[in-house]
Amino acid sequence: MTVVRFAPSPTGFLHLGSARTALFNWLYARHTGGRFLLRIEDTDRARSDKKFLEEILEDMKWMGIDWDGEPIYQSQRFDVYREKARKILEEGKAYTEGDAIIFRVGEGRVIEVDDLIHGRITFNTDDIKDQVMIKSDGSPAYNFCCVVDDAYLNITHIIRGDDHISNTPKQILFYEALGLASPEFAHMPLMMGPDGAKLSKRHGAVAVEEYRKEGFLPEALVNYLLLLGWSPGEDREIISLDEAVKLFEVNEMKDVQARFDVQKLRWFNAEYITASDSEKLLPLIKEQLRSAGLDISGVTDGYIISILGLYKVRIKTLSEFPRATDYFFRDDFEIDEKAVKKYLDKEGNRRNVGVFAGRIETLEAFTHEKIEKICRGIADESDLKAAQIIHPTRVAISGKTKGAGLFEIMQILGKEKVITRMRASAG
RNA sequence: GUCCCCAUCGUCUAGUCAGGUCUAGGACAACAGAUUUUCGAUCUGUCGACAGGGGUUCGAAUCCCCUUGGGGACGCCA
Repeated sequence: MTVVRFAPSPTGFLHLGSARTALFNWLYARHTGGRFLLRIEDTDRARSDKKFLEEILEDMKWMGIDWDGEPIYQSQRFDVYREKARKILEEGKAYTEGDAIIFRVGEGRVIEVDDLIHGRITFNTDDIKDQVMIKSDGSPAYNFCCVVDDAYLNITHIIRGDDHISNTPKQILFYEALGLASPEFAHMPLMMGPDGAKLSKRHGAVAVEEYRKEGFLPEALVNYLLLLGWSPGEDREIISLDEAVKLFEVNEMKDVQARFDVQKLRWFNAEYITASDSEKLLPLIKEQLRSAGLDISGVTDGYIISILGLYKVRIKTLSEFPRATDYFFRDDFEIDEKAVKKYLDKEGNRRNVGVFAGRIETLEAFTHEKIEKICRGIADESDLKAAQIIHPTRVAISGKTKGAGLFEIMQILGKEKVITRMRASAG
């Protein structure tokens, strides 16, 4: 059975790159019906924090990545590492330097790895220094405890980033010293920033958490990450996790680095937002509204949902919603002064708004169809273009030049508010 | 510096393993037009790539070599 693992170290948030590694490991496990394990690499006691771990696990769950069994913690296995190292020392394959135990690498040996993604990779031990197994303070060195644990967990496939390629021969040497067979290796090319350099904070957000807060849907993030290094074929772009589980094969992964492109991520997000039920989006949108400082205590879910119906198609992230719809939630909404100049302060336009307000006041059923009929009627009678009424009215009630269809907006906002705002601008 | 990985439109990619069906397909972005009460969405279209040089072959984006370019690793970090 296939057994893979994801081994985060809880010294910070979940990086997009790590999330991608976790995702592909998970995908492979689920595809093969194997197991996906978690190992917490907290050997650096000083920098490790439970807070980070909790956040990492939560982000994984958010993305739809679950794991099998309980995670194991390296900090609880120091005795095992020391014992294994001591054994290797006793066999004469290592030496001590102070309290440290160091593995003797030797010279002139060629080590070949048949990487599942890259194919054969060859190393020479001449290029590898002796390796620390146990540090002077008694804690294990990464490459050593990694091997001890992967063997302990019966890991069959190690799927990780290209930055670990050079660790591979060192680890293979440890497998040999321990009398164990090496697992399969699959090194996936790293995800780079837009400029081709290592993806870091200077490129913008790199934490899964930040994207979540920005209002990216997990399906969108996952779908985007999926297509960075792998392709389901047939020019398919939108693919669900379930479908990906069926189709994914590690050896189909590209051996070329890919650059992270927010634009495309945003496109995916817009696609998923548009396709989502407004009811499903509701709690997320409420969160966005609240954190934008809008008071939504007085409005119903139905009210927000109907606004969502209008704006879902025109936002790329959920965080764009409050900015676009502030006028639905407050009367002191932001007013675009240029829009006022351009539409309201035009010859006769304020009067048009006033006339329009007067006519709809008598309306019993305040529906967008009825409102539109009246608007067009006024335009016909007065030999105006409907736009000469529509644009200034939009500015009057929303303070903006852009937004959803005016008549739908008016219907949702309600007669009272609409007329108050129109009169205020009618002059 | 040494070792390793990689090289198709600006970006993600299909095609590369099994060379001809590729005057290189799709998507994002950009631009233009259509539609529309604005924005957006949508539809249509435009721009746009096999890094360079040698081979091998009847034939190379696909195989080999070199150059160039990018990336990674060389920690008692993980």
